[in-house]
Amino acid sequence: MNNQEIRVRIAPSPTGALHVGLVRSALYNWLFARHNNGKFILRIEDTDVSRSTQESVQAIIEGFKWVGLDWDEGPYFQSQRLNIYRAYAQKLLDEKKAYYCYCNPEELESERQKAWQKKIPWRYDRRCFHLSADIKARYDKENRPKALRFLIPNETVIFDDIIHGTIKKEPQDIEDFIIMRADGTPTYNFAVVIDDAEMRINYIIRAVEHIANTPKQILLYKALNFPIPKFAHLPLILGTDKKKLSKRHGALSLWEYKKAGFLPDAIINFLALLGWSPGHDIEIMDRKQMIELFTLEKVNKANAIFDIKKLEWMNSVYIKNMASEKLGKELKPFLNEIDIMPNDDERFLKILDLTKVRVRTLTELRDMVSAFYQKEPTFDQQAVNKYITPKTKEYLKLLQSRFEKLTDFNALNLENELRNLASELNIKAAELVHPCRVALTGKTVGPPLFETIELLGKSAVLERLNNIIQ
RNA sequence: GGUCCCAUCGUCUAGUGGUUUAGGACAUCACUCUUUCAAGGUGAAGGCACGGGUUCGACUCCCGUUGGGACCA
Repeated sequence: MNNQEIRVRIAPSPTGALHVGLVRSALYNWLFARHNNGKFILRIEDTDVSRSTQESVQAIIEGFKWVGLDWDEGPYFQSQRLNIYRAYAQKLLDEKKAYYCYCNPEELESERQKAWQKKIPWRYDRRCFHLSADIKARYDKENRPKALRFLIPNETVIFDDIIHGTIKKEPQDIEDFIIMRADGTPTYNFAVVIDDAEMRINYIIRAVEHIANTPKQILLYKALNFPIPKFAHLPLILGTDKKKLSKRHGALSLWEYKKAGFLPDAIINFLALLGWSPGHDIEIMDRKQMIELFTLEKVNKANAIFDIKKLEWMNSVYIKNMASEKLGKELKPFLNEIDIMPNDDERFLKILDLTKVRVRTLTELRDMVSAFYQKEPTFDQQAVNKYITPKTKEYLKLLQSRFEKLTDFNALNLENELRNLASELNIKAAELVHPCRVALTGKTVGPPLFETIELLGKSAVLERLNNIIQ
């Protein structure tokens, strides 16, 4: 390894939702760049005009920002670089390393299909390479559409993938693939090589689905006299059905995870571990640690299944470890959505302290916190049936009058009052606790009762008890 | 169909020939703590796909089979 600056990139096509597979690839590139003091570059591959959208470009940019993957250069846009591809295409044509193909794409496709059905291998047979000058002139005169094909040199391609080791490909297994379509746009394999070379990308870290393209691309690097970068092909993220994660697997866009109440740090931590492990049983890591520990050599080869249960657990860890001030800021947009605007900072923080340890997502937290801000509790009918009886109503009546007399309405005093009453009535404290919780919160489960009562506040508590007693 | 990639508990993984009765985490179950639910603590169950080699010795190396996956304007 020389001391040349390391330059990596993420090159998404803006053709749909920003999915977690892309975020994971970006993350690994980013970690590698930061670990090596290199540069992380963002390039938008928008040559497929029909499928690219501005919204998708925006989603990528905002998404990377949201999860904290900052880039050093770009975004560059392929659509603004068409002249560059054309110039290189012309160069290959002039050097006879590429040739025009006048074949009809539909015809070729149907030939291919037929061959597959007959179970015989099919590869483009270079028929246009052998066309005479006369015929070519005639076709040009007729204005026949022509694509540009790369003439595969007769050499074995060998490269060392950092993750997968040595990979070898024989020339007869590669067809003369198209580099420029008839409409003048470059194909993926061509544009990507030129962009990476021009942007001096020296490490290409991308998903393993591109491993089959790599020999083609290496041949292009050679034909164009570009230095060949190092390659590292990342394992795929699979759905629970072991198929490549796609739209069919439900929530997969980054925004859906955001909406569901996942924290960027948790998502990043989880994604980092999907295909990589620093060893030593380390799992919860902040970004600094991740950057320090990350190496491509420790990336796995095998594809990984996305397990939302583990993400949920990790998110819960991040929620409970987050300072309540900060957590409050993250939670407020969720509360605002349901028209709750907490402006009682001290109480709000206490509520968070009480609730954050018992949720996995911000939406769960929102539901638990909002209960403190609603006028009426939402009653769980089963809980009511079980705990609100004529007898417990009597108890609650007594309890209410005691609470009413309390001047210092804090958890400690409340607990004393309730326990005293229980022993006077000669019943277990639990026989008061459960009905009281149902009367005040509508539910049998929740944070510890006395803190809950304190945070609900005296007037709300008396009112709620009153409503039940009636 | 061709080419290529992959294979440790249900899931994410540690493991680079002997330190291993294969370690950790999520999920599951039990116990514990406790006013409930969580969190925490303790523990249980659960895995090297299969078959051949190589070797004094294979989860680890090689080959094959099976299974999964990807790519082929």
